Amino acid sequence: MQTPEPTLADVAARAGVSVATASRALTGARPVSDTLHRKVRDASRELGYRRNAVASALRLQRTETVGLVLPRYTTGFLSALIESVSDGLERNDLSLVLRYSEPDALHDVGNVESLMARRVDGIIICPSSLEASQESIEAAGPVPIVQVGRFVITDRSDSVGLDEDRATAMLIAHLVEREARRLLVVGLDPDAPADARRIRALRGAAEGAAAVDVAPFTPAVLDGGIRAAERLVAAGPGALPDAIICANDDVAAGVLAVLRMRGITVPGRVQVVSLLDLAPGREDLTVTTLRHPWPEMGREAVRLLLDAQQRRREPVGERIARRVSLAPQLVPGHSTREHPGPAPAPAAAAAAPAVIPDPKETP
Amino acid sequence: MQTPEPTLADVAARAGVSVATASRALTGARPVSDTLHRKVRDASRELGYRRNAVASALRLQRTETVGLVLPRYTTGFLSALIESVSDGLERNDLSLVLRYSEPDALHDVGNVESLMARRVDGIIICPSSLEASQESIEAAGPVPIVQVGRFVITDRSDSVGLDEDRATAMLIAHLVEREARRLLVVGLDPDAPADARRIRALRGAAEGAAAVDVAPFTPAVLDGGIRAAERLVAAGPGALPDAIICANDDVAAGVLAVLRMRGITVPGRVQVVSLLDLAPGREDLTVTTLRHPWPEMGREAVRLLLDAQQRRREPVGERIARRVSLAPQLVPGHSTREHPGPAPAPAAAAAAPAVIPDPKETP
DNA sequence: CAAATTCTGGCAAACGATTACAGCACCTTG
DNA sequence: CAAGGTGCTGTAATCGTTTGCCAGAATTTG
Repeated sequence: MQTPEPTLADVAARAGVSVATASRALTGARPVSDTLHRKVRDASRELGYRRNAVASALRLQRTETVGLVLPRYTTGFLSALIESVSDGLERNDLSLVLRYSEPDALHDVGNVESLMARRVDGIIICPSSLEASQESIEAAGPVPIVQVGRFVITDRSDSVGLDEDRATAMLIAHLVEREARRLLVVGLDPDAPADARRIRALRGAAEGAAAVDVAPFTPAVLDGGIRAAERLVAAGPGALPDAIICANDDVAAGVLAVLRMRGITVPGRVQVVSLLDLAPGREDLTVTTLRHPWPEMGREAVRLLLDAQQRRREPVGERIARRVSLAPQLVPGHSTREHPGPAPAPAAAAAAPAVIPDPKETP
Repeated sequence: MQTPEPTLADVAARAGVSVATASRALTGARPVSDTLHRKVRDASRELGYRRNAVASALRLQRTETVGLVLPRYTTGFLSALIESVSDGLERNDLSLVLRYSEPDALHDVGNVESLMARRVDGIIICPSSLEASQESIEAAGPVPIVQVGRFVITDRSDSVGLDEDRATAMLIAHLVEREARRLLVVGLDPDAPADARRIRALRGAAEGAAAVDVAPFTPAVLDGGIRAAERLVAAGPGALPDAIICANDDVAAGVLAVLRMRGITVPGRVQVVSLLDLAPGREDLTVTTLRHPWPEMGREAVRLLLDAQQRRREPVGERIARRVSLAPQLVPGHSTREHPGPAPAPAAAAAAPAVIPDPKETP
């Protein structure tokens, strides 16, 4: 059955009409008499005709396709974003073409260029870095592009990002409610602008209620967490903070493993939290973490993109970039105390009481 | 700068040649004199010309595009597959268009149909179910399609899957080496064919060395693990097995949470393993798990697909479906004992000895 | 009944790149 | 110098759809 794919001309011939009529009958671009309409539909079905999206795109100058560019090094925590973007696009009969960038600004630009060559109708990009952001947006030229994620510049294109202030505030509140006064940050690099900003935000949120120290920088991976924790433990019991704030779940896992090995109880002696949930889909309750609202971010990105396409006809000059900030969700795990208030007696820690103490209001 | 995208005709005009020559100079389809070659390249650069992939695809009857169809309900553990497929395709200058299927056979077929309308050059599909598998392969007609994942039928198309026998054997060996004799399976449904097969495989691997019981079925999610574990604990200490085999990491997380709450030590009293790693990228060392080789599976899928494209010219009749089976990797976590052999004295469990006992050879 | 209007369907020209074919210039060789 | 190559370049057809324009039919209106 190596039959060549049937074309509109075949359908028209079978229905005894011209290709023009066949096209109009199938697309409904113009009213067609009822009998012909039926004849064409039947012929189309009988031949198993599928409209050639390529030819259509060429003629219409519209591919019904949106490009999504993501940084590759992410260990999969962006898949929720992919799914929600894909979902939003599908609802609007748009296809998704996906591209990963190596962590390197040029590659980001190259991906945008290549999508442009495919004549996508729009682009959603999670830039690998700030420089990448700038250049890739320019590469998109006239087609709408929206940025989503961490490195976004707000004056060139619409963007969706995290509400970092709310994020840090939530985390600090959670810890302060649980009597943590000495906090230690692990896995953030004070010399990196984005990390520095986050550290400032943490200090700001802790103002007066807790002290925020920063551990000597170790990379934000499992092993970095292990190294930082071992250095900490080696410094003696006095050096232990009340809580450790880790850059992400991997770092937290490393820290937890070391503490466990050294017999330091969590969350009894030290509490541990993570700033970034690496595997949003997974519910393992291990570490208290900030879950980024990836599904919502994807939805918003698609919404902004479609909206931007709507207004392409409008006067160009007055277009103003829109920025959407979303708050993360704090997912409590076993690495912070179950209820606000002072630490329960060590023995009772395993089987926590069912009585819930009044939470301290600390806005 | 709302300039319309330059076309090949513009480039030709600027270089003072015909479009034919311009095309040949840029694609290198046929030799072009050196001076013209340079002139065309320069003109192309000056105008910022980007070849229109749509027009090219129409003419060449080849879109340089591959479709990837995935089941949506997966909580992100397929992202490693996406990345490796994307990587493999990029090396061959192919684009990836991604589609998610709702867990519903028709949707799978619809996605393949829609990819066909886009005239993709090939399809990689992770079918949602066995029925989906059958129909969607037929929908692909003459374009090469390869299946990857769990539900594959082997006689219609090339496929990449897990080596289930090796998988279960590795897991059982790991447990038996660690003195587990009474094993309990949680989260598998004996009435579902695929699960039943897996249970049989476990029993077969345990033959003589351990007994495999199956807990009353609870869904393979966090809450299912919690419910199963509570029922187990309620049955009294005598009912506890030596090891619990969970359907996936979420189930294991639920089981661990309950055991921890009830003061049952892991891995001291009970060991816990998972059959399916839900978040391959993440390294949290919590539960001993089988990690599916998603990156390798993606690579293999791409390889099979490209290879199938190569041989499309060959006689059709003799094409024979190929099946690639890959073994998973056993990732040890804190939920099974660190070293093979009998359980260490409870006090020594925290700081395990650096001496490694001879592993028991149990092939 | 004629004229004006509406409706339907077909012809043919796009969309932008590739390529079979033909043509022209130049070089080699008898 | 002529015949036959060889090597570039240009003309035009082609891929499959959509759609502006036109012609004829059908319907309404004066």
